[in-house]
Amino acid sequence: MPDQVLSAPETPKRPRGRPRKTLDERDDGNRRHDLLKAAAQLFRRKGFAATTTRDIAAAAGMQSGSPFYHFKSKDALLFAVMEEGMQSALARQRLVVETPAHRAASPVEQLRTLVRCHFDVLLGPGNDFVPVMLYESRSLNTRQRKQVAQLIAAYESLWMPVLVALEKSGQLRAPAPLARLLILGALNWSVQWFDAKKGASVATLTDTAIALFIKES
Amino acid sequence: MPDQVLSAPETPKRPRGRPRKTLDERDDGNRRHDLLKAAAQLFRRKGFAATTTRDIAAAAGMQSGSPFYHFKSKDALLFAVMEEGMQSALARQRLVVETPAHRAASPVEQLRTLVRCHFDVLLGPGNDFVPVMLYESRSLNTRQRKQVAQLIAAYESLWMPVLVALEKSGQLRAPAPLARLLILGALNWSVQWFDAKKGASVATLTDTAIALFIKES
DNA sequence: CCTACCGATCGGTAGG
DNA sequence: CCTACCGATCGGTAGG
Repeated sequence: MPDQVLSAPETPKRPRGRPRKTLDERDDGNRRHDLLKAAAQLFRRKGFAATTTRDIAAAAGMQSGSPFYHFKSKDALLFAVMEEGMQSALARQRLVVETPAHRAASPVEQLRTLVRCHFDVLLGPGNDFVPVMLYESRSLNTRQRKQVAQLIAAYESLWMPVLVALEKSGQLRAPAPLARLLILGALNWSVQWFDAKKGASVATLTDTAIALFIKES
Repeated sequence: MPDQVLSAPETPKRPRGRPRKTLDERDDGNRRHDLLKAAAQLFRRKGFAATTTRDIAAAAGMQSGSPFYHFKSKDALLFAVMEEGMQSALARQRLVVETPAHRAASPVEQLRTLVRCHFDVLLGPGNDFVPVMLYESRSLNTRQRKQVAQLIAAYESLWMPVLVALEKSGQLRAPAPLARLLILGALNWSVQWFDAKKGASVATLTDTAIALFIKES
């Protein structure tokens, strides 16, 4: 679950039973994160413009004005969702790429790992953050869009060396830059149709995608 | 331009110069279609929920209440945009598929034709209708969604025989149903990044996609 | 974080 | 198709 890689640390052990809110336990960070999670879920299901800040407040168990104690504006909430989504996706990707086994693997297996990681980021349980980024970016202002674009560039940059290697070996029959757009498009679209409860698993989805895109050497 | 295949017929010849609105010339169909075009463009750029009926009215040169003379509600306008988009896409697809040359072609060439046709529908100048359908369906109610789903099913049904043939011949290395989802996803995503003014043309885009997905026999 | 509230905007309508 | 308008909702804020 990539959105836990960087999520706020669990509050430390405390006595069992109903948690009582003492002053030193209040932990605003958790309430803020509750808002983020509620916002991500609603933005994904209904879209940014169709979601009201009242919806989000209610989903987080707050009153209508309270989200603005944590976020300056509805826009800022959207941006925070996307930033958290991309930061955790990046962290997950780095975790997987920096392993010795991955560095030693063939380009095909490296691509398989990237594809699998991407599917996990998109389709894992509770992973609404990145889908929101994929489908609601037009609601950002110019400055926010630029920042998100940087995170996306960092995320996608790890794909290019692998694709270039595959193009050179003849296993990828398309120019790497265009191949990247087409392949990531095929994966990103899975958000629209994937159903965890039926059909293929993420594992077979990954293998199918590799079989479709890659020629044996 | 697929959205002209089924568009309202041009008004017949009339005297040169500034068209005067006489009674028998009023042609409500054209005003209605102006609204549809304006709505499609705005829904695509800003999304359905972020577009106001006043925006649409202004873009069509009307007053704020006038769209409701042509459409019962904002929802009905969205649905009409999607329906027109899919009807014209279907018409274009049929036109291309029913040609004798296409029937005689190899499965690879048949797929190339379908891909090319799909790119044209998505990326052709002024073709905002189908992108709106792809990215705004969640704003439809259940009944509308079902109707749109039927049009999509009709559109996609022409792909399956071709993909099945390619799978059997070993040129497609993935089960046809999953391959269809991945391939159409790759194409549909092009709406997000394609820029007619720079980069690849639709023709090279088509050839690249085929090279990526299909193994030589 | 809640209460109470404001100004602006929005979808939609009556009547012509 | 325009004019004039209404009721509801929404993002956001002051003050505690």
